[in-house]
Amino acid sequence: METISAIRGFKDILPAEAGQWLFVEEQARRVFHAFGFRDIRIPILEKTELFARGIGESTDIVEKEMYTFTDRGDESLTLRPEATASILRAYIEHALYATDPVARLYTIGPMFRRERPQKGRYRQFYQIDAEILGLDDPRVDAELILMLTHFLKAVGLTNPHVEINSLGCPVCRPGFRSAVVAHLQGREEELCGDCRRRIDTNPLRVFDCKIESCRAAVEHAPRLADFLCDACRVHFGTVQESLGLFCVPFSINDRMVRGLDYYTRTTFEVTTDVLGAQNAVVGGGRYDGLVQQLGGPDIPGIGFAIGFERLVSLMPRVAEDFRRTPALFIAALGAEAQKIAFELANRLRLNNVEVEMDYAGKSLKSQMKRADKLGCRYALIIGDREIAEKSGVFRDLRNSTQTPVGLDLASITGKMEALQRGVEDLV
RNA sequence: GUGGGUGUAGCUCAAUUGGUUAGAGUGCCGGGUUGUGGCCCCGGAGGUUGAGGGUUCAAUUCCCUUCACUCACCCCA
Repeated sequence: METISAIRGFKDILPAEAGQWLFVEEQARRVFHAFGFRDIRIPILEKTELFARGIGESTDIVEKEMYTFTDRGDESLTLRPEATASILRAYIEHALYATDPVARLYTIGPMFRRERPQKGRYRQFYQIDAEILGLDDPRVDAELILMLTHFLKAVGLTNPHVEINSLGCPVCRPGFRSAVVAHLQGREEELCGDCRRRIDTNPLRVFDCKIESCRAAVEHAPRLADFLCDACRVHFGTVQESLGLFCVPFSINDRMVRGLDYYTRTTFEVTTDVLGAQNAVVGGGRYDGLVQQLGGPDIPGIGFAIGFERLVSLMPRVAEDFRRTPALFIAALGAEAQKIAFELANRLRLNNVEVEMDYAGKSLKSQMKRADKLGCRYALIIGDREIAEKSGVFRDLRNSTQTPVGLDLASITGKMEALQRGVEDLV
């Protein structure tokens, strides 16, 4: 039979790696819960129109990177490229704003992009996503960033650095935008094809272009900071003050415009000293008009998305550090011992003790080998002698010492606990 | 979507100008110890050399096609 492999750009997270992933998720949930966030589970498939409207028609995501297909009902569906649009859809659809004016929501799960896979960039990738809806207070922006950096430190990132910017609001951004367009229109021949097109579609994106001539062309372009209206200026100031209160290290990057259309006011990215400044682990920002744009009431929002794989790759503790090892291996010799081992192993498991045993009737040597390979701290050896004496051999594989132990749950768990406390057993 | 690189054992890799039974390390299984792991020693299993076609007396090696993986570009939610 021909074997079947995973499809292009999709990848298995095997147990050897999954322990590290679990750790990251646990830390996220712990920290986020403390900050009042609640888990929300949203579908991974949505109507294409949701993303077209939510993310912006002229973004690269919507233009060419979405995992879109037509289902049998002739409806265009898309595997979600990000979580924000889906969360807002659910928020609006269930009128969560009617229950509580403030919603803090997070979700952890797979996102999809239809790109050619490369290093660390698969078609299915994972994000940790958090959104706050119903608050436009700038202190909330700072609070969200504080939570984010706190989480990043919890998983061991040494030097998370936050870059922030303000993109203005519908009052002041149009002025900036037209100033940028005016600036660019005089320099069209210096721009690459994409950027020339962007003048009409998404002029601010030109700031993100890596091509040298484009960078030069925007070198003396108008500065966003000079166009912010009073309200936005005050807002941005309070964000900075609030971050300072908790000594969150940040810098202002007024060229950071982010790839999505919906952002307003505060935007931010997190980089680390491991990757250099060009690769962000987290991107986020405020999107005060988005809920309304998706057909909901005029409710402000702010959120971020953490790239899971990238975060994992930046952690100082590697996958091996999160290996799960059974606490006890039960080695049995002979049919009678196997019976006892089987019952003991599963009764211990029912009591939440991680136990492994051999079912194949292998030699004691090979069972001990396996116990060692699995990283078991203790082994319980049961053979005819032990059955006759009603007392098993309890071996500490780390110290290579062994003592007798009763063949009952209480004796075994008591022995393990005593040894873990470092108490020498008296028997 | 564009360009480069690579496909040989579960994994990491060898194999002379094309040459006869395709090797090593590691992992796996077993033995060296009548019932004791790690270190060491010995043995064993495990391959359609990605697939298909071509050239040749002979192809892992050369050519073509295809698929996969991979790196980079583009872009990055």
